[in-house]
Amino acid sequence: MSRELAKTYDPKGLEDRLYQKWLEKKYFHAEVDHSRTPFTIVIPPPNITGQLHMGHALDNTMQDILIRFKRMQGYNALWQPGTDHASIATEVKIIETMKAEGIDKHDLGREKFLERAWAWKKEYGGRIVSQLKKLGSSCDWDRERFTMDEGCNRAVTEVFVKMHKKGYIYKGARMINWCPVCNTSISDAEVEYQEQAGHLWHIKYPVMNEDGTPSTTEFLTFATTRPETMLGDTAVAVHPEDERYSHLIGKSVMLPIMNRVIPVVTDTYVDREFGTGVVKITPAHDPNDFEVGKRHNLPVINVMNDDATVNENGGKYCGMDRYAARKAIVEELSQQGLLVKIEDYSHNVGTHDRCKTTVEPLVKEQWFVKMEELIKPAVEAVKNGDVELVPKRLEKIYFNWTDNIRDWCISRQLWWGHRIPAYYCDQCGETVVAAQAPAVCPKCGCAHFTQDPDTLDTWFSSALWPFETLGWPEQTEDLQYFYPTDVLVTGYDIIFFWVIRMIFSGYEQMGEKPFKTVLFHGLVRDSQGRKMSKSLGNGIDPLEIIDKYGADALRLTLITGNAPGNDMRFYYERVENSRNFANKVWNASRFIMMNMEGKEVTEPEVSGLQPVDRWILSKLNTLIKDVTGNMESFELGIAVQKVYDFIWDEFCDWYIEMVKPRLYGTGETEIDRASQNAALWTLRTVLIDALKLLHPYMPFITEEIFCTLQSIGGESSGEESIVISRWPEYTAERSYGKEEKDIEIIKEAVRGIRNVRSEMNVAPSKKTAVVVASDREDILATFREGKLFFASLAGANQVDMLCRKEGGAAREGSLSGEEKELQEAGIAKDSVSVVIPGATLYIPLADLVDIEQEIQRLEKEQKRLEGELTRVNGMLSNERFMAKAPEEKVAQEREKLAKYTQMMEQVSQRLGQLKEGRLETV
RNA sequence: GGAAGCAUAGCUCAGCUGGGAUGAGCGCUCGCCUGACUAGCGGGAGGCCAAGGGUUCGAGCCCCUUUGCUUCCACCA
Repeated sequence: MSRELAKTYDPKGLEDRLYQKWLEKKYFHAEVDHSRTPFTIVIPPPNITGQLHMGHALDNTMQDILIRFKRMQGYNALWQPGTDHASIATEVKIIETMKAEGIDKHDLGREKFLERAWAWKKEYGGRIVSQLKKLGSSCDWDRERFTMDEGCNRAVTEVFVKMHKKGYIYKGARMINWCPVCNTSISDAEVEYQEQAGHLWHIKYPVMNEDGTPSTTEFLTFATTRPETMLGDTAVAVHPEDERYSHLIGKSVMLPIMNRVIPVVTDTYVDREFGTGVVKITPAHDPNDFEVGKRHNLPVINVMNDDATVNENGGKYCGMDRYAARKAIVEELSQQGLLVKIEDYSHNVGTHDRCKTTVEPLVKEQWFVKMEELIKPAVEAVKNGDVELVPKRLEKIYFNWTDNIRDWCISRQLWWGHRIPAYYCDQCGETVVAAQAPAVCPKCGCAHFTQDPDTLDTWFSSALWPFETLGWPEQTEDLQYFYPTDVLVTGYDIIFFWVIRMIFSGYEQMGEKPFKTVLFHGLVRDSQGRKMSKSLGNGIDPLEIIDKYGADALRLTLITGNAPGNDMRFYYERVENSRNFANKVWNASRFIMMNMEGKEVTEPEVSGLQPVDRWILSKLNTLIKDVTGNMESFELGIAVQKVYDFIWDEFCDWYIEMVKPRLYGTGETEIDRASQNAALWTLRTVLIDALKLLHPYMPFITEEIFCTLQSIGGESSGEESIVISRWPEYTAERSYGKEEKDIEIIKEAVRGIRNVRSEMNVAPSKKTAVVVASDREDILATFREGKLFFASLAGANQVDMLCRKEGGAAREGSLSGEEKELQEAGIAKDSVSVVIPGATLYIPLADLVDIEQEIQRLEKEQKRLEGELTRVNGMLSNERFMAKAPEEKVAQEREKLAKYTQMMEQVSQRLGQLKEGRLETV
């Protein structure tokens, strides 16, 4: 079946059609196969509430590039997909929609609420998946998982029970971060500190007299940013060596409003330099105060309800919101004359990263993961390179967190999530942690239990993702074969939430790292460098971009012009450029196929290839080597940039143009036909390999062209899809150094000619021609000497080619129509012939360059060469350099020296001639 | 208070372990509808690589200092 490409590139329809085909053919499906090496990536599971945003697009593009690359290289490539239940994010969303209907979560009840949640999951969980497909993600969808599916539930329970048994999970009353809006505890990682303008209230408490009455003259003054917490004060602290207060040690002060007598304690935690050197201690509402309280056995008085209103411990302020209470308390203190002053003060306030509410530090009973032991292998792994972070500098951030690790609060007062497998005896209160509710209480024999109402932090299950998705806790074949995974691709913003937790979980549960490399990317920002956010309304919807420009264009845009781990800005202009590139590829392919139509293209002997053919093949060969190398070291942007340059610049702008005359030839003679065949074969060969190199980045367009190409021009490679085609390999035989150099000289010459022509503003006339010498060496010498700079190339971009014999007589049968025309037009007699096998330039002798200009140019060149020679000579005559530089390098430099010396001679000679007024014409 | 990153063409950014800045895209400018492509072709202008020191035969790249911007971490009331 021979198909034709549409006249213009239009990604619409095409992309969906091809993706459908890939799914049907099961190209993305991976099975255990011990004859092949696995390559595994697990997807960072997107939230079921999520809509595809630019961050996802970037993240998944990178993964897809890697997995497609490895698949083509012959690895058994598995990209394991799935979604995350995202407990708090989802629960908040559902509550919002319920609110719109006037329904309250607690009125509905847990069971009904969960029903709604599952319905939500069913409705929206698939949305993000279909969006990932739009992007071209080659995930093995047959293996799609969900963090709350049966297998993951089992994994979570298993881990919880196991770690509890080991003492790594415990329940305890500790200082936690409480979100009064979401009504749940949150972990340290979820607290975001924000600089906020506030006040520093200077307050004084009366010192107690010996007789038990508060003094009216002696006070202890201190400053606080949160006066309302005074309701829970249980001490006042000073530094033990602070002489200003040494006489008060052991005494007490009267807590106003509450009329409670509290002690003055000493603690080195107090900074003598700050404020008055006195701190009020509220163990229940400040992490530091909590620690101080523990050291001094102070009572912990919680004065706050879960919704951040004052509770019954707050006396008359009971029921008041924390901020209202603050105002009222300041007012009352002021009336009592205990308010010294109010200062403006800017300080960091902890907020909940999801709802931005100011978190309330509270002492509560929660479940925790003890981190001290667990974190050790995770630290060691990164230190010894077992797990590699790319870019490396992120290790610092990693270690900063691990070095200061604190126990992980994992219980959440939410309903949507994995319920904690802890059961409390209704009778004696005994706690049993087990996969299932026990039949009878081991302590009192009671048969009635109540399960802990709390659920687990959503990251608890995500931490198990790399192995739970492969079947753990079962010892499946998949697990043994695909684990540990190879690369994890993610943003640096979730290094604490996820990456670290996966690493220690992998070592703890599997005894093995979860992945070998973590490839980080940055944030996608808007064109002004701002974070894309809903509130700013500056988000760019990737789906809109895909709709307008195609997924290929979006992918290319996201992957180029950016170094690993750096943030990037998103510009529409860059997407347009990517789309234009796609169009370029499309049209070049169309051109090639047009010329191949109806012809049997056969592989020529190497000798049948012309120098330009060998040149582009050699260039391609180098490209294959470079691109493969870059991709293997995760330099994705650099790799594709090289492919881009090769296709657009070398292949389209040079090779195709150089080869056109051969294609347009009549094909009357054997020589012409052979030449044409060689050109066509080269065109097709280079195109196919270039498409393959491009495929991981632009899967759709490359597949479409690849498949069409298979049906045209005779022999096909037998590969049915580029998705599963073989990645091109570098072969030493296809490296043609000589041709590369020769063609570069010709290119340089042509550029020079165009340059001159443009500067002289020569009227375009594509029929003008000049030929300068008679054989290959001669013409190359001519180019090297720069003689061609004395003429300009008429015609536009084409570098036309003819073959001529020495003395200007055309080789039999090789005169093209154009050349005949030239002769007839009498142009040839004003020209000199050049033969470059495969290339002839037409240069009108009439267009001579200004000699002064040429002298200037040469002088500049001379100066440049002088500089070069100094540099190279400096290196080669340097003992230290010669001692430690690799041989290859030295050889390279020697070569340069020879080249520059030769060039220098020529330039000097030429310059001398010009200055003497010789050689104005060729 | 710690730590990291950035500072290269008008704009946004690449430049891998130190060895010629023919850097990329966009923009600007001049000329072209050349038988694939105006989503195109050809030419051009535009950079003392933030400042100052140092190491080196040689520094955009390594070291130190300074300035400006960004980000992360941290319990200073």
